[in-house]
Amino acid sequence: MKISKHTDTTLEDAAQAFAALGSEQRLGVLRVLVRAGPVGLSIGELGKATGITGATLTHHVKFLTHAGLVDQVKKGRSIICAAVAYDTVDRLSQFLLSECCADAEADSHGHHRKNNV
Amino acid sequence: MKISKHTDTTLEDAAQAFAALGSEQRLGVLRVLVRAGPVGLSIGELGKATGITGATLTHHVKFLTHAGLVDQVKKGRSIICAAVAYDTVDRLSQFLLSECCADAEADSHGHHRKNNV
DNA sequence: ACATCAATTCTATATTTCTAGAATATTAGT
DNA sequence: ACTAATATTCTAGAAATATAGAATTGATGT
Repeated sequence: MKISKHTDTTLEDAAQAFAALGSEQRLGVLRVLVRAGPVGLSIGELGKATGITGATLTHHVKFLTHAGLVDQVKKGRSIICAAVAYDTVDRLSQFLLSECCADAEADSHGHHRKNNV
Repeated sequence: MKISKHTDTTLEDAAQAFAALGSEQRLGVLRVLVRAGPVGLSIGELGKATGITGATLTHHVKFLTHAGLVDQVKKGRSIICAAVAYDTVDRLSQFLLSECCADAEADSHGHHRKNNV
């Protein structure tokens, strides 16, 4: 049963998302947000938790938001950020692993698991 | 059974691994290897499959190998590459998501799943 | 209206990564 | 030993990303 169709994650999108995770600073930011859960944190609180300053933090959060890993909602004069990484990471794993061994029909044993993350 | 010892994934390692995935070229390379399965492909075959040339391909494969996503074994005058991304990706998801909502004890409903990728 | 707070955009510099040509191993065949 | 095949290191210019100071926008309170 083939599931994914044209709504598929493109290589470009997936690479962009992985790249967003591929920085210690951003990964730290995202982990703080994951810990915070759906309630989220403002940019300011995020700054205190991570030690990253204004323009730099904006830059990194934008990167994460573009990659679909973080959601931002305006609330008063703050902006609340929340991780939406849960499903996205599943999707990315899927993108990378779902076609595991598709080209290796010949051998009879010793494969890795198929269509299973 | 291979179990990771005291070597818990560090932020640095995780970021490095995600960064390795965060390039269209490398993600393409890795996907070809994932499709090929445990049998693997030589650098040359990988080059034909991806259209990336000598020094550049070496560079990218090295990146992936360092990140623990690819294994290399010398065989004759070729080098056989195989994806070991399966467990690594699990480990990375875990690193990112396992502490989901740990800081959000206050609210009673509406969280995302916990300790589950 | 004014002052303040929160975050962004503008701008510029520093650093890292990408790409690829050329030279250098290393292995295999004759 | 010589040649071809496979892949790597060396090297360097191009491109992208990181960092941060200063000016700017937008919202809130007095």
